[in-house]
Amino acid sequence: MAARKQNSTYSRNEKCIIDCDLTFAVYMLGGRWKLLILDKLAKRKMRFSELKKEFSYITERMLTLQLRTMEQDGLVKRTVYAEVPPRVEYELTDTARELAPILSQLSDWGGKQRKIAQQGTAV
Amino acid sequence: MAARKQNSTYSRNEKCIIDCDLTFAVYMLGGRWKLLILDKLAKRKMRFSELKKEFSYITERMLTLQLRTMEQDGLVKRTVYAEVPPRVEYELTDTARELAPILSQLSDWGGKQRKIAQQGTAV
DNA sequence: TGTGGTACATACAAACATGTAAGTAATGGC
DNA sequence: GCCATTACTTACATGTTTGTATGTACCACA
Repeated sequence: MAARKQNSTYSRNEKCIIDCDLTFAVYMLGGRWKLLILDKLAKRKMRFSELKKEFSYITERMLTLQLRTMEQDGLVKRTVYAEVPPRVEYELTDTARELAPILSQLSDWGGKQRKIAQQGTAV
Repeated sequence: MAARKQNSTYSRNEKCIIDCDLTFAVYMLGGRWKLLILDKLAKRKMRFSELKKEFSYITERMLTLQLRTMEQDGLVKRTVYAEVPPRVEYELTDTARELAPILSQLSDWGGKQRKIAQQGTAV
């Protein structure tokens, strides 16, 4: 759900694909770090720097980008406190919290699949 | 879930991210056409050419690619009939069918979100 | 005056995903 | 022999996502 060029078939296809509610939903969750962020924020409100510490490999740029699109998509709420040094807190919206039970099922399914896939590779 | 170069941070991050069952699941569904294909095949077994007709904008290449990774991921089963011209049928695996109820919930959620997003844009 | 911390922003580069165009094998029907 | 059909494959081009490196504003504190 980032900005796209309005160009040729690539975007045209995207528009028609996004008409599918399911695809729309999965695209909203599809960023590399979004689900992990969702999971952390499900437990509690967190500051930018706290999130950064949680995912030792994420860069500040990526964290910013993912949080921004999640904010635009109505998944997280961003609160800026006018202090110095700055303090910014992120928390899930109600919308995102509605997802929790669904994602939990999907996670169970994913876990099962992953085990199967690993067995396959092991043999 | 395609082949990747084993390179630098990009892959390293992927490996640690994929450790999350939920991320694993969403990555499996993340291809542009996969959910639409899943939806069609949920109704009935279909031939390659039938699928192509269903999605007027998909190219043969993309359809092939998406079906291949779905097959590798255990979402679809591919049956080749040794005829000329060739006939190939695709159907969902049990694994994929287990997803149906979960995806249906996710689709409902997506529909709701999409309406909200559109209202936002309209104003 | 200089340093430190927070939460970013910007320019650039690499890797990946998707799309375009053209070609292939096999064989039945003309 | 030639063409049509089906389900692909290959080489190439375009677009998007992720990562690297560096810079910025703000002000308290030393």
